[in-house]
Amino acid sequence: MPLSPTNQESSDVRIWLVEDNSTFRKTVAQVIDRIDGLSCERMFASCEDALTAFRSETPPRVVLLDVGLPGMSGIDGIRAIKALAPETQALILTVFDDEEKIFQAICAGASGYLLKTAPIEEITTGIREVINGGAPMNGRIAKKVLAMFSKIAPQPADDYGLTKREQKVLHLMAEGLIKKEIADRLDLSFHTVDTHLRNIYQKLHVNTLSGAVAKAVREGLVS
Amino acid sequence: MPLSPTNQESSDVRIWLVEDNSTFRKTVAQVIDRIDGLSCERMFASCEDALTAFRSETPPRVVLLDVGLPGMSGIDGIRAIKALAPETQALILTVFDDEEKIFQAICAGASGYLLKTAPIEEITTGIREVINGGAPMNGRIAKKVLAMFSKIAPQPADDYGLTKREQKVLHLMAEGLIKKEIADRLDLSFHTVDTHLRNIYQKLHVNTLSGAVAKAVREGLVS
DNA sequence: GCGGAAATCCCGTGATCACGGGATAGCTTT
DNA sequence: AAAGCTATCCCGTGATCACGGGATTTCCGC
Repeated sequence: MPLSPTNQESSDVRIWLVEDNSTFRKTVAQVIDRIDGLSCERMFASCEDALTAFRSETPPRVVLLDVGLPGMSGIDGIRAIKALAPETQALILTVFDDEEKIFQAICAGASGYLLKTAPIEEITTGIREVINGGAPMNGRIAKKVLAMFSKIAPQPADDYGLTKREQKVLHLMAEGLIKKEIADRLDLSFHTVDTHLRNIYQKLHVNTLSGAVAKAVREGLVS
Repeated sequence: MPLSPTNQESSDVRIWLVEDNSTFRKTVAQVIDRIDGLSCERMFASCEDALTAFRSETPPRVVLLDVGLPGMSGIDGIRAIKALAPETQALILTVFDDEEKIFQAICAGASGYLLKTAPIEEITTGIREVINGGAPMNGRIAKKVLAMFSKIAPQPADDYGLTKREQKVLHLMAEGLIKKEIADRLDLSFHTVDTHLRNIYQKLHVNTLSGAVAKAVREGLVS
């Protein structure tokens, strides 16, 4: 396919903005437009309006979203936008800095999280960062992200001294196989599997299959 | 306890540095010292040396750690340092940018992740950031952190249309109780529990208790 | 090379499970 | 009011499990 330079009216990076407060919206747009190489092409007061544009026009490189919007929230907005235009980088721009919002935004696919309370330059440098493949975050936000991360991280994962064979048996148990099926799968006798399972019970301090499987899955002893 | 101004030879923020490459170590130290308000007080070529100091001296506000150190790795170093001095902020300073290293560092308690390949100013601004409660990260690193985050995030959690009672039964099953115990606990007949369990099997498309429990725990259907 | 742990196999019994059937009562939805 | 879902209860049977016992081989460390 040949390049079509006629289509390139401007080499500016196209930015869209979704923000219900008209004053703030205009301010941000002005700041963006003043930056060389950036153009705040479109503005919306709601996610619904923005999504309509996403469906009919060429998606921008970056979209800035407020979280506290009337109607569809910015979080759900990101999800919808990412579904329509996966290449578009979504940047959260909000006053909320609670873990829940941050968490949801990231999981929805946000490429960064900026605070309205921060100096306005943080927005422009943030946009530059995200264009360069980064993930701009306010310092406090970044700190919280790291904290959340280490909190939900897998525990040291005590393996209870399970042997390789026992781990394999436990793994297949967690797949829902019954002893006989496991025996067949591992080319063993039923009795062997039975013995392994007994040793597993002893090591995990449980006395039912369901208990062992639950413990195994919960503590990541099985993939 | 009275303040002891005699102890305050300098109001500079004390920084320690752990880096085995002597050239790079000296360069970083110089850059830090040149910054107003920062003082690279001590340098170490290994975590072991650093830990000795951590045990006998007043811990610094910030410690910069290489990852690829001889002997104890920077990752394990962070863990050890955090155990000795939880208040000390640990900053990773390395050439590695693979997800595994980043993941481990964060889980070990790192307050930031800087790349040696980045401009040297990023180190000094990073130190400032971490002192101000932030979590400095190289852009690419931050991007990877967000990506990892949304990857390990809990799925939408399809509840398979389980009724309240079925959920309760499933939950107790995941605790390792047997049918009769569940019946007693919920003040039901064994037969009722049995029926519920059958319906659960049908809804989860499994035919063993272990399979149901594994699915439940894996997909977060039970706490 | 000897002891111990791991892995393998076997028997038997009573408990538990899976699942076929069937039933009643209450509550919502239509 | 009939239909549908949920929750509850019951019976019986064959499969499966839990666990008591005992056994052999292989391999690793001391």
